[in-house]
Amino acid sequence: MFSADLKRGSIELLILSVLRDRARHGYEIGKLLEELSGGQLEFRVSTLYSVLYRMEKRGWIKGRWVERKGERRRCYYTLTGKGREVEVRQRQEWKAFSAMVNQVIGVSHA
Amino acid sequence: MFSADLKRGSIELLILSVLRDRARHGYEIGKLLEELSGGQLEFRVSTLYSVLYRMEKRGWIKGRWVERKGERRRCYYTLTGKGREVEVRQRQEWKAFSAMVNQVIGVSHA
DNA sequence: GGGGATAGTTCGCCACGCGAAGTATCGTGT
DNA sequence: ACACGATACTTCGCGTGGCGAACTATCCCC
Repeated sequence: MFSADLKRGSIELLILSVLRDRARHGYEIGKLLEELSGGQLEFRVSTLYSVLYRMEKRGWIKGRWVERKGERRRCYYTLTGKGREVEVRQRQEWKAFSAMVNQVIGVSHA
Repeated sequence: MFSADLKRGSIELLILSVLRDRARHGYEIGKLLEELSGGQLEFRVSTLYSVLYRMEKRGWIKGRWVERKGERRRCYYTLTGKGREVEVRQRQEWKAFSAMVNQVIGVSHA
């Protein structure tokens, strides 16, 4: 398990990333992230949903309720145009940031 | 400038890293991090000092006041044994975390 | 029909980066 | 002599946001 502070900086980007290819509902996003990380990454449902609400409020994603017989009700989220822009920007920021941190913690500062 | 949420997860590790080689005072740490990151990384003084106080309270670092004529008073921090352990652990966690994020955001999830 | 997985909601706590304002000392320019 | 900027540190309060806890509800399997 990673620290909350570490996860804080990238949960939005992680969600935006798994929504790039297709619509997914909240529970699915949580399970998928856990699976993609080999079980290393777990988010509480309260965390996950509050992030999704926030992102929808900001216009990055759009939720659509789907109710079918024989299935539980689910809210499927898709990226908006703005969401795609944010995904690109946050991905670039992440790359630059992680490279910078690796640089700073990797070298000797004598 | 990187987002506060992004920085939140690694400021402790960054500080521990620049203290690996020798003792440094707060102001110096701030300037050094800014310099090492090519100006990309800036922390407010209030942020920096509150992190230092927290880390000292946890026993990761130890501050020592130095007052010399012709110089301002400075508090030089050095890593404790525990601090060295934390530095190693956080560095490993960071490596695993950043690799995981790069993995998740880099692949297609179709 | 009981239990576990699925699916989502709401509430309040608390850690922490940050902005703002303050104190104080030193070097430099004019 | 004085102003000004850089240096060096302190304190306070705000807002953000992940998390724990508790809840509702449906579906499948034994």
